Amino acid sequence: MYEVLRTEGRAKRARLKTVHGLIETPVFMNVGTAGAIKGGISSPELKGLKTQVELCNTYHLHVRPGDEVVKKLGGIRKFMNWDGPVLTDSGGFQVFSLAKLRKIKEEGVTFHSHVDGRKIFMGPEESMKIQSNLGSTIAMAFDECPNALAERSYVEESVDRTTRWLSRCKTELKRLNALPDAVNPDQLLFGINQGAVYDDIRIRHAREIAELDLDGYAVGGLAVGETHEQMYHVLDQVVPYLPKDKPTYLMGVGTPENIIEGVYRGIDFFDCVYPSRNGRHGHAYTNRGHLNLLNAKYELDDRPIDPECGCPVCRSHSRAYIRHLLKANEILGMRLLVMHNLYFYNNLMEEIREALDEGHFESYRRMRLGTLAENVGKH
RNA sequence: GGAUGGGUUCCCGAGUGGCCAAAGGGGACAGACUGUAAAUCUGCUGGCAAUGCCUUCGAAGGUUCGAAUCCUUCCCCAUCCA
Repeated sequence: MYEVLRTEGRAKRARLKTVHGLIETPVFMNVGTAGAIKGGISSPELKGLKTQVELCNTYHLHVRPGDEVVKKLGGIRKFMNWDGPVLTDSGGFQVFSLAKLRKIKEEGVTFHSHVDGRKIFMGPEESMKIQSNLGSTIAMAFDECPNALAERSYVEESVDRTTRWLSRCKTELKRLNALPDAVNPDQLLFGINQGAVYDDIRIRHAREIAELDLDGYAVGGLAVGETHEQMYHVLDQVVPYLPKDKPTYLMGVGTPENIIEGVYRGIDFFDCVYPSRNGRHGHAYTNRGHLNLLNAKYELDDRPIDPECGCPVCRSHSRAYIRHLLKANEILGMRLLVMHNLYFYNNLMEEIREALDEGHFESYRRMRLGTLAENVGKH
């Protein structure tokens, strides 16, 4: 299933064999929350952008169109026409981001749907049921993601509950996978480590969940208000306590720098809304930092977004043209920029894998952090 | 030629004696965004040596302690009548 091919320090070059295909890691999963990459990129188009895994969301697909609907249409992969692996997030993050619309209890969480306001109850069993109906390759445990700055006593309480929820997730998914009509009877389950920025809580939690022998382990609750230094510190502390023979996943992270630093600290899987959301908002990522194409200085700039980039967008269109499209509110502007950004992220991961394959990740890391710091957009 | 309604800061548009450098949109400019309630949100948009001063509400005069607001003349625009 999971095979580590090579290591350099804590950094790992590995692969995860799934029923939906091989995942070469380190990998960046492309976020398509509601079954689509925002910005208007279709599944077939992702093939040309070096995408390996798509990420979808349990809560959002449950609210609309409904996981039963997706199941009737053959599962999320068939629905989206994506034949590669899909990871579904559990809805746990929505417990955090929809804070004003929910109530947390031992059994689970009551949300008010952001779409129509109706009450939705979601606990570990409900989340597993939905993810089972979606038939993703990897299901995420239903957790609570406390604010990074939450008080210690609250974090302890929350983490303990997340552990109990995790056991329930494991039991329930095992049961669902065994049902004759399971969309994906081989659905994997990743657990999620929490503990905010409290090292001892993080480590204790990591040890507890490691005993459950899950298919993979995520570090959650980071990049939610703490500093980069705090985030890296947590990874330094907690990753050694996660099982070495299982993939690790740093949820929701992050910037290209964050990802390089994450790989350096032993992370295999990443995901982040940055390439798509920031792309929609005019930000283009390049090897020499990011630039805001909405800025007036690009009005007459006929260079590609990144002269060093080999993506379909950089081979065909100028900064000035894409800036114009964005200004004119043409969908194509967002589309092109999101495509470029996804390619950039996916390509960055490919470079990282190659560096690990060749045993020079450390020099690659230093070189790339250096070029990213050039910050072209500021000049 | 006559009647009526208008001309407001980049644009649209509110304001009919002091609380007006002038509401509200739009645009422009800039910033934010990390398991996506996000094609969203925030700031800013006359000048300056700036707890104040100067310039600005079609133009020029005038009334008033004080005018985008009142009066006179002129210029333009729209609609209608000849």
